Amino acid sequence: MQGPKGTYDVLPADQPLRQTVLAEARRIFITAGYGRIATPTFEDTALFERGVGTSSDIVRKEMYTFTDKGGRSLTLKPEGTAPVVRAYIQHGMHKLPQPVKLWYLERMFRFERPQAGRYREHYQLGAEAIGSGDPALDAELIVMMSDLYDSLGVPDVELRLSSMGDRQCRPAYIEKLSAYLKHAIGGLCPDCRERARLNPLRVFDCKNERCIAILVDAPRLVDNLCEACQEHFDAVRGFLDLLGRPYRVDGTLVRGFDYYTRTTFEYECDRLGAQKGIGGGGRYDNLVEEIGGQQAPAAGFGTGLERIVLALKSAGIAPEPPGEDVFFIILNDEARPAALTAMHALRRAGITAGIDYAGRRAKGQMKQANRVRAQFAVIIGEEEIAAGNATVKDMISGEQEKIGLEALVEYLVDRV
RNA sequence: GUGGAUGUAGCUCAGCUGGUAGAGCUCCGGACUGUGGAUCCGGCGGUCGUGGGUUCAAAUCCCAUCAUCCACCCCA
Repeated sequence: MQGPKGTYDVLPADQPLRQTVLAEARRIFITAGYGRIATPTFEDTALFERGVGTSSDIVRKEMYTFTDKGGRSLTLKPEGTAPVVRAYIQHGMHKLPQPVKLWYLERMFRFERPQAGRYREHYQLGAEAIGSGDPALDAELIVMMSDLYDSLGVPDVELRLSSMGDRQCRPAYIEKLSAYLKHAIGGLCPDCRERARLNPLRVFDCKNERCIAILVDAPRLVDNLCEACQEHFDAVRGFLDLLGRPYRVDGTLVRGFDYYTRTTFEYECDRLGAQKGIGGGGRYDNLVEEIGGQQAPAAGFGTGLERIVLALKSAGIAPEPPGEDVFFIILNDEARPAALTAMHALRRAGITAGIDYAGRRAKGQMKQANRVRAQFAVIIGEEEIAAGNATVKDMISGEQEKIGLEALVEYLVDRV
């Protein structure tokens, strides 16, 4: 037996790195005033069809959709934003002081072929700020991400920034791009011809050199923004400059969801194999309305836990797992009651303590104490029982001294 | 969904042109009758992914299948 394709187990040895990432993320979300939200693992399929958009690949071919016994069509969530927006609407959060700032750590599900840094079930850390169109909010989200990567030491991270325009300027631009593509269609790869028809912006994702060459001269959305979008974009850039966060304006940046408007951004890291994206997001000023709420501008981001972990591993970052404070070594059966009593008393006092359950000899028990990286080994044998004490060995210096059994817990609590 | 690579002990892998399996690490033990991290020695541990086929004989050759990894589409 093995786990389903594209899933993985998080083993104890994997925890120190993961916990480091989660603790940093939590700290950054909290200091920025974001409150945690948890949404269901599955939602009505219609939520994603309306939110993410039926033209997106995620909705077209990557959703885990099933029918429950009540005949409802449900879907394991493939992304985090639509569920958060649904919760915002459902709980009347538009009546709270705006913007409402939320963060989450959730499992996401997408039916894709697994690959380096890509799973069918993965974890995303994300934040959404709903109810404000202020460009400084876009900058806040972008800065939170860079703070996270910086504080963790994620190597070689680069920020790409663009704007998707809005209902005002995007349609006109798409027409302009389509005209250009129609003109150049003969030189494009089959994939791009398909893209030109379905979702012209996607041609900028193509890795084919001939396509890239043709697209060098294609019109870019960032160069065709309406006045309001241009102003917003300039303001976001101004804030990033003010805060000293480097970025590269990249008119070829296209994100996978249909709901983005104005600002979009993506952090890339070279250490992840072919999947360079480590996190991304943007503004989605129409989504709340599209899902059925009152119009409310909003922005957010998501970042992949597995990809952060992969990048950190590539940089050799490996936090030490916590060791035990005390390990008991008993040399005969008579010593067990005293050792067990002391061990449980220590645990109640908050000290990490362990004992052998594998019937090892004295030497094996010492090895075990060493393996769990115990600070102290407490040895109890015939001599100690007779004298009513225990031998406490400092595992680093190797020094040992006898301590009366009744004073043992206090002695260790003081020293650990 | 498409393409490529790989599947031998818990882990990392060796096993040439077919003769029914080996190393290192880990684990347990011994050298050191009650004391760890070094060294040496020993032991535990495998239906060689699975199912067929060829052959006197298959981990090795052939076919199928499953799984893993990498890449594409797309995405965190």
